[in-house]
Amino acid sequence: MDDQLYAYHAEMCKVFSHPKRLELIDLLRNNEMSAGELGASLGLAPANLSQHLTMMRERHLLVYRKEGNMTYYRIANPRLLEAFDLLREILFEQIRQDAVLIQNKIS
Amino acid sequence: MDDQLYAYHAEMCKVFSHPKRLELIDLLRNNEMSAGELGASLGLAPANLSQHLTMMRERHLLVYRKEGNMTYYRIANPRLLEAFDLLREILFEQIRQDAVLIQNKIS
DNA sequence: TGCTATATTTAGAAAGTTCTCAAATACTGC
DNA sequence: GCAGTATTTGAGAACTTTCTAAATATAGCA
Repeated sequence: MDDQLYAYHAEMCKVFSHPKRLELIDLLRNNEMSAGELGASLGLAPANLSQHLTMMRERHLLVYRKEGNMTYYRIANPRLLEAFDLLREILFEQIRQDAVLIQNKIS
Repeated sequence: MDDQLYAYHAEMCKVFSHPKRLELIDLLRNNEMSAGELGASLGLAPANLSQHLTMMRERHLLVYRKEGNMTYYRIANPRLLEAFDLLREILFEQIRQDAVLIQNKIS
């Protein structure tokens, strides 16, 4: 049934529902980065970051390559960034609208 | 800081991270519907549905109007459906790719 | 008024997610 | 092989989300 599809769709969207994972996607916008670089930029403990990376990999939103000691991550599908940007655009529209409503209440 | 923006962005995305809320958005694609109609279609208990509706309202993704006994809900911003469809499209691409990988392993 | 239908709120239990710490793995250069 | 760096894994505590059941609110109608 369709239930399965909504379930997968929701699983994918969970990736977007944590601020540090969004910031991580933003960091990988144009470059690949190693786990260490990501951890330093995001201010996350290595173990915690690794857990975020693992779940994003499992959902096929990130891919990685190993080089020596290090693991380099990048965005699996550039359309992910389109979705990221569209959602952020919707958020900005809301913020603008809320600002207008507040203005009207004041004046 | 930007932290606040990522936090709001994540809050909005949480709406997409539950299968029944996705199904609900899909139901409201072209029509408004009452809480009762939504509950029947989704197979959710009234209280539970009402909680989902409340959080979607609070995040400004749904709006409602009251008519007599009933509350009618609709999508606040049609771009929400663009985002929904784009995310689903990314999911389909993944599923297609996974299918190819599995084919290659078998043959 | 009292009754029914619709919807919401509240409180608590159940389920799920996130974080921390310690331990394990895996590769590099000596 | 050993020490050092990078990353991952596993277990448990802390926190958040989701669900259920009971209580409350409101409209329409005899």
